[in-house]
Amino acid sequence: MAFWLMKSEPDVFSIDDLAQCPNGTDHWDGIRNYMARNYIRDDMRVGDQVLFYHSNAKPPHVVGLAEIVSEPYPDYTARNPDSHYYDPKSTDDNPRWVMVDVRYVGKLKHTVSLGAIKANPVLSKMMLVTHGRLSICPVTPDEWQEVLAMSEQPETR
DNA sequence: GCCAACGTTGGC
DNA sequence: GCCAACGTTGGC
Repeated sequence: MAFWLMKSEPDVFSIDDLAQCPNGTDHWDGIRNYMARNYIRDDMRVGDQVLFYHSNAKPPHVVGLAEIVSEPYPDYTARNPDSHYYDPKSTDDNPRWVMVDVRYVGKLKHTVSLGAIKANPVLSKMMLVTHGRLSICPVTPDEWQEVLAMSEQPETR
């Protein structure tokens, strides 16, 4: 079982949007970055735990928890010419992009901002920090524990 | 709204 | 295979 951080812009798809889906579950489509794709395709499995992150928020922050509830499967939006995520180079025989289904688990007691994560020496090697534009980041068990511990207390300044 | 970082594309 | 041009992400 692995840990992940998955980014979504709350104006586009927030954790509340996920919670309101049937069974709190939706497919995570639109990943069009090879590093992120490889993480999903090669390493994501049912039961993996997810930090749900709101990017492009003020401030950006970890807001809640989710879990992976499907194996990776082809991202069909790549085959839809009307989709924003259409990719003519992806075919039915050789799908280029994959996605998983994600289920809402719950919200953190307190959100954990990117600034607080960057200020925590324990988290200095988080891929969220070292690879700022990657939308699917692996999280180590230690990092997972630390973020959850931080969420127990409101941030001080 | 700006722009730094960085991934992708395509000419050569 | 290099690299310049370009597009996108996402923090600020």
